[in-house]
Amino acid sequence: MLRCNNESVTTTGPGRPRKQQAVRPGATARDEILDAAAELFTGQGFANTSTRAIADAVGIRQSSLYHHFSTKDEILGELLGGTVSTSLAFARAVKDGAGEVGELTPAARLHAVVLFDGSQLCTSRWNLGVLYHLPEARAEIFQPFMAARTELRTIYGELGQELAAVSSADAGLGDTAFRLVESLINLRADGLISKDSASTTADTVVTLAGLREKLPAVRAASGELISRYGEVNSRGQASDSALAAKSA
Amino acid sequence: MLRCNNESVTTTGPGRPRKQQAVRPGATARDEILDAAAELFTGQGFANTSTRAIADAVGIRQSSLYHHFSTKDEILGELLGGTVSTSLAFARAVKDGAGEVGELTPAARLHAVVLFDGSQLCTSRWNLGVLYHLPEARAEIFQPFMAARTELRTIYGELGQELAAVSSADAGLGDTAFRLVESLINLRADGLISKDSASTTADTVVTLAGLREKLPAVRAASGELISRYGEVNSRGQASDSALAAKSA
DNA sequence: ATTATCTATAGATCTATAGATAATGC
DNA sequence: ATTATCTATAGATCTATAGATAATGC
Repeated sequence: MLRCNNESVTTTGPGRPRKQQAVRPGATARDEILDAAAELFTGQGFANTSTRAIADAVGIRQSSLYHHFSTKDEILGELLGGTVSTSLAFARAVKDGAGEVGELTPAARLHAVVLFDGSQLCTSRWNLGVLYHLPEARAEIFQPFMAARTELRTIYGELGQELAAVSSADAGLGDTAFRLVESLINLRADGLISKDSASTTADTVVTLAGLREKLPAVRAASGELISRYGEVNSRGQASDSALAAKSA
Repeated sequence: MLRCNNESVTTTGPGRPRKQQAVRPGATARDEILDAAAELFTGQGFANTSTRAIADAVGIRQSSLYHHFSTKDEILGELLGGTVSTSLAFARAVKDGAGEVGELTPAARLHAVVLFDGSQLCTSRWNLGVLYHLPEARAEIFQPFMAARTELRTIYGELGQELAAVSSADAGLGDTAFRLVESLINLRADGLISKDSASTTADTVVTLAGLREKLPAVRAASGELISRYGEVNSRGQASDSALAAKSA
């Protein structure tokens, strides 16, 4: 396993030192800014968060932000991009993966995607899913991000149809699953997430397909898929969620 | 049926006349402002909508808004208040109503509430449900509104437990139903609402309870409840939705 | 020389208030 | 007199830029 250098770097590096010392997690100033922005954007919205507030939360001056990002929009874009990519990569892998688990494969696939995606939404450091709902996210500039989200929705739909073909579910199952997963964002915003919200959501989808009594087997096959496709990713962000999902 | 005077009043009334003539629906200037604000707040968010933009959409000067509302927050409060109240009133009526339909009553009750509430969200002139997701709605001032929404969620939970007691559903059915209904807001924001989104959502909930084969009877009993409790309301706003729901 | 910070500020908002004006109706 | 609009503006932001300053590393 690749291991990136994470031990708190107190060697100051080039550039003028900060007056105030930072308390934010993050290897680089850029990461600190993204973390602060994530907290503030998800908590108060984009338009209500001034660049000054972000800078204060990081411990730098407002104008210093512009050394790392050229506009406030760019910060939001960075955060938006990070959210879907992991789940989309997993969903693609599951969809394209060879199906060898047998009769329950379609159920296990949808279960796995719901569980993985749902766990991401429930356990990420900040409730980044709410960024989808920000009116600013609809802007033209964020089109690539929205397209990724649409692709994820499409995969849900396809997996749902696969499953409907071999169960009592109707063809809209995948869309319903997508809706249920997204509603985890609202639950979390309302402080109503419990440890197993993601896994009960995945189970609900299986119930909808009329496969409730086969749930143990489906869960097992789903866990198999998650450990197969859910480990590797671009920034190591998902691995934790994947592990959490497996232990649940 | 009480009939309020709605024919377009061109008799100018007291007060200085507007320079620009309004094209906004609404009996009074106040209603025009609320309609414009609803469009703009749901489309671009609260913080991104200036009082000037609202005034422009109405055809008055920015400062003239303050003759009708003392702050911008007050406009949002008015809109928020209007959204839940109708569905909450219906849900209360259904919950407290005498159960005479027989064995399927619990299923019909939950079905009716989902269908009524969902139809409201799908067919209202503007997608007012997105106001829930605005970060500004979490402010202290809007506590009464959020409490109403919490009460509605609680009734969903209770109806779900009623139903779970006489079906194969688990105790969380009501919460799942609430989540599915709220996801209609997102569907609508993404332009994915179809004519029967609300009714298929209600059917999905019945399926989750394992009563899929009894769906026709449940639908009939649900329609009965809607025509009994869904007609009368404070401002006539729901009647249309109730009718739409019945015809579906 | 390069990098990352700083101070200072221009220019563009945006909300809410003060007070004038033009209608109606008693 | 009352009502609903208007003009004008104060005071508070907020984003992004210009240019100075203090560290590192070649």
